[in-house]
Amino acid sequence: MTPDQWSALEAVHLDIAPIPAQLREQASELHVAAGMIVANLGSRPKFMYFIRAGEIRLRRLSINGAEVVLQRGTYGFVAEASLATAAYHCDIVAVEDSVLLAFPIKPFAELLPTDTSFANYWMTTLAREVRSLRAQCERLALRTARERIQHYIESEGRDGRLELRQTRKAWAAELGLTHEALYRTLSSMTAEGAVRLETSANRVVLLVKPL
Amino acid sequence: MTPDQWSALEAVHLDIAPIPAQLREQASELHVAAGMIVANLGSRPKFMYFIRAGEIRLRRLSINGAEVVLQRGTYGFVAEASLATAAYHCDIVAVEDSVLLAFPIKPFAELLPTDTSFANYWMTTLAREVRSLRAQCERLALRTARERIQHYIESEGRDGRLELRQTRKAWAAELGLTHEALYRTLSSMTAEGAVRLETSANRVVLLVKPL
DNA sequence: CGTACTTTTGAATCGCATCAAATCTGGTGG
DNA sequence: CCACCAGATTTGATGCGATTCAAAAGTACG
Repeated sequence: MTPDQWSALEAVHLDIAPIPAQLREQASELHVAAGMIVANLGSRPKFMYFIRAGEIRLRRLSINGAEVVLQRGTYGFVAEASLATAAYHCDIVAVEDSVLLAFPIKPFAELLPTDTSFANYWMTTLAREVRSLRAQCERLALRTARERIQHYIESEGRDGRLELRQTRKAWAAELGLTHEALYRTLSSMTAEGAVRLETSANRVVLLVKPL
Repeated sequence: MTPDQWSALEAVHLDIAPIPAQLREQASELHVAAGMIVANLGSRPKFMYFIRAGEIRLRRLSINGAEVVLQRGTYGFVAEASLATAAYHCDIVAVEDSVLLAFPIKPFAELLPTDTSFANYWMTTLAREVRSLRAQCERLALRTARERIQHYIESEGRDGRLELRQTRKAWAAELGLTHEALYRTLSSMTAEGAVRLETSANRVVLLVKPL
C-alpha cells in the first residue's frame, strides 16, 4: 500500500498506524463481492483481516442447516483469535461488497512477541474491544427500547451528549431493535423531554436532559 | 489435527496458572461483602482483579441517577482495559459476597512487555474473551427465546451436544430471558423433538436432534 | 428531477415479562 | 433417618412492548 492510502486511514477512530510498517507493506487490499466466502471453516488462517468497508460475518451452519452468526463486523479486525488457532471454526463471509486489508498472519504472529510496542498496541486494541463488547452485551440484555437508548447514551456518550456517527436506522440495528421501534421511542422520549435531538451538518446529536 | 480436536483444546477453562509466579505471589485474596465498592470511578487502578466467586459489576450512575451496568462478571478478569488507563471510568461493585484475586497492577503492566509467554497468555485470553462476547452479542440480538437457545447450543456446544455448567435459571439470565420463558420454551422444544434433556450427576445435558 | 434510502406513522399480532402460586430438589441440622 | 428450608423448577393468567406488515413523506445525491 502507498503512504497516501495509509495516512487517510489514520484519521479514523480505530488506528492501524501503530502496526509495524513491515507488516503494513505486506498487507494487501482485498475487494470482496457480496456473498463471497473469504475463508472456510476448518482451513488454516492465512491472513488477519481488517474490515475497511462493507460487512463481514463469521458464521457457522448448524446441524439442521440454520445459519448461526458468531460475529458481524463493519469496521476493524475480525477473528482476532485466529492468531492462535490452527483452523477457523467458522466461515468468514462478506454479506456486502467489502474492502478488507489482509495481513499475512505468519509475520503478524511472529512479530507480536518481538515488537513490544506492537504487542502493546494489540493488547490495548483487544482490551478496548472487550470493554465495548461487554457494554454492548449489558445493553442488549435490557428489555425495553428506552432502557437500551439510555444505556447507549450513558456508556457511549459524554456528559449526557452523544453524537451519532451513523443513521438512526443503523443505530436501531446496533441496539437490537427494529428501526420503527427506535423512531417511536425516540419521539416519545423527546415529547416527554427526556432527550433532545439536534441535527447539524448531517449529524444527529442526542442530548439527555437531567430530571 | 482436525478442527474438532483443536477447538476441544481451546475450550480449556480460564486458567491463571500461566501468570508468572512472581505476580501470583504478590496477588492477595480479597473477600468482599455484597454491596461493597471495590474501586471508585475516577481513581487510579491499583489492582487487576480476577473474580473467583461471587458477582462483580462495573457500573456508572447516569445523570438522572439511574444505574448503568457496563459489565457483570462471575468468573475471570474484570476491567482488563484498566491496565492502560490512568483512571477508572466506572465503579467496581460486588453485588454478592465475592472472592477476588488482586494483582498489583504496576508489576503486572511492567512484566507484560518483558515476558513473552505472559504477553502471549494475555493476548490469547483477551482474544478468546472477544470471541465469546461477540457470539453473546449476536445471540442477544436474536428476537425469540428459541433462536437464542439454538444459537447457544450451536456456538457453545459441540456436535449438537451441550453440557450446562449452571442451573437453567442462571442460563436464562445469560440468555437475556426470564427463567419462565426459558423453561417454557425448553419444554415446547422438547415436546416437538427439537432437543432432548438429560440430567446426569446433577448436570443438565442438552441434545439437539437434527431435523 | 428521479431514484434509493431514511424517516415517520398506523394497525394488528405475537412473544415475552410479569405476577402468582404450586411442586420439586438438594442440602441442612436435629 | 427425617423434617425442614432455600432455591430451582413448573404451570397459569394477563398485559405490555416490540415486531411485523404497510404505506406515506422526507432527504441525499447523481
